Amino acid sequence: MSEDDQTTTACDDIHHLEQQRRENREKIAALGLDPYGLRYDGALSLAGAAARYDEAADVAHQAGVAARKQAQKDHPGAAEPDLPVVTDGRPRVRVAGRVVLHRDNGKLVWINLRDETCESFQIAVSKRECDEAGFGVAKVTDLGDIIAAEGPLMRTKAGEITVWAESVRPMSKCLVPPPEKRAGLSDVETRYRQRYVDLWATPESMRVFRLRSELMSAARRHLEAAGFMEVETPMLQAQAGGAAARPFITHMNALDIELYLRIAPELYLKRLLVGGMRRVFEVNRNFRNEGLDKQHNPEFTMIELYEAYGDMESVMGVTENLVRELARVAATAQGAEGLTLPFGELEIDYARPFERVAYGELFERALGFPMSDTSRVRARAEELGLRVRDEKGVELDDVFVVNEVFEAVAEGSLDHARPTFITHYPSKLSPLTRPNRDDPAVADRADLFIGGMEIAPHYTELNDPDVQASKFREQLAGIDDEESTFRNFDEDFVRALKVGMPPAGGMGLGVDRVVMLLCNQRTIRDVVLFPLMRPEA
RNA sequence: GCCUCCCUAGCUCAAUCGGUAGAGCAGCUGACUCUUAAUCAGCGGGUUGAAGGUUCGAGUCCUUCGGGGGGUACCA
Repeated sequence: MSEDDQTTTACDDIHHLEQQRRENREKIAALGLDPYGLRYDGALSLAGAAARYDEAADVAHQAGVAARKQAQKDHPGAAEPDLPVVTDGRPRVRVAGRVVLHRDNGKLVWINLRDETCESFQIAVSKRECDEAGFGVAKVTDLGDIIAAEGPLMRTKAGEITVWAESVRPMSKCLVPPPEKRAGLSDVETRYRQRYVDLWATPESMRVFRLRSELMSAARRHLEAAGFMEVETPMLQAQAGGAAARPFITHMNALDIELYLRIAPELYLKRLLVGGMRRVFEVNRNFRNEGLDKQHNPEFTMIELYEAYGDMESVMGVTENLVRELARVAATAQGAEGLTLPFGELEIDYARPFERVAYGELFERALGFPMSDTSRVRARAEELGLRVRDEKGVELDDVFVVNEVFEAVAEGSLDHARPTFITHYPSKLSPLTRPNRDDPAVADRADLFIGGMEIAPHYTELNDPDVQASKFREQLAGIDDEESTFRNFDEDFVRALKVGMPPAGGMGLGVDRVVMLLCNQRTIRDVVLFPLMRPEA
């Protein structure tokens, strides 16, 4: 088969709408311009351009034009020097963006551009005032093309701030027909798979990701101001520790070893405390080989932090301040009054001090009997159809049954509009957590819940190497299911603790979920730019 | 993993009991120098996610497969 044949065959497969756009691309080239554009210096954001509009200059210019027209009418055939001079003090700007509307009136073409700052910004391209090539470009521009324009800022009769183009330049051709101009892109699969289309075609989507970016930089600023240092620790780990989750496995060729994508940065961050870093945080991507739903993406972002010489309580304060600061940033960005932000049906109040309630207290309040009343707990669990025995049919320990009931009933009974720390978890539920000094049955752990979602667990960290070693051992001994395959005894971590880790508080904030809350998005996929999807067939 | 719903033109959606697949937007041709989802006149556009099956006849009913949504499970 010759090359020509291949080209022909390929073209036959091209959809007629794409073919049409390819022809329009040729028409741009025929004007002597590169459809894929050149560097374009000095282009303002569309919002920035609109802000430059000068009412007085525009009015003065219009008056000048009117006076000149009047003079031409009054003195037909008057020589040029005798006519009033029109002074044009209107600011001239350069703009660029994606074409979202195109109205061709013959010798005057109206085009609306969009960029990340502005949904729609109008330019007018007139055959009389625009350069010839620019007018030609405007005539063959398709929806979705990226173009740039330069000209004075004026306001139309209908009152819309507009660039009256003196030149138009092609920046890039869009060969793919864009979504419907009004209804937009509603197919969620396409929105996630082709985020590049979603971002320009769905202003709400752009808004969310711009806000997410602002929140991340605000979080860094806030933590740095609070004396925390940002660090980066390994994502490829020989042992996946710091959480109980199934890891992703990969292989390193050079060393011929199995490596795991990290499930948590915890054990490395604690090593840094041993080394002498006092307050550290990592904005960390974690990978957990588990199911996906509205609150879980297999890779997700956490802000994990540790404070030497602190404890669970001190870190709860750090978290509360951080979350409140992020709420403030989100409120400002969204023009909200105060610190109450909507999340679905809820109005979540971030201003008031976060609620605190003990696990047992919440249990009793929600169920009407104490969790120590194990017969009633078991009865209720059976009633609710909850898991009371393991896969082999062996009855679960009381505390796990209590927790089943707790998660089914008590967590849901929280006031979701009020950020709440649940404290005093039973030790047995958090086997790796340090038991409370005054009451060893209680773990030094506090979980922040907002909007019905678990947002951030807090711990007073274990720093006794012998206790840590025995907890590793317990974890390995007790279980022989699939999960335990990935649990391991981290010898080096115990060695680090033997060197001596100061007492510390630690916390891991689920960033994606916080962004969901603050951007009022109900699914994690709407706050992750490229959520994991099954590969296209 | 299990349950359930969805997949129709480039996009957003219709199609009654199983009876000739339609509309708006976008596109094409023409008109138009202050439009606003511009307007006006005309035109084209489909392997109904895929493959089987039932039927005289399938977008519609059945089976399998693919992709997606929701729920559920796993998830310190």
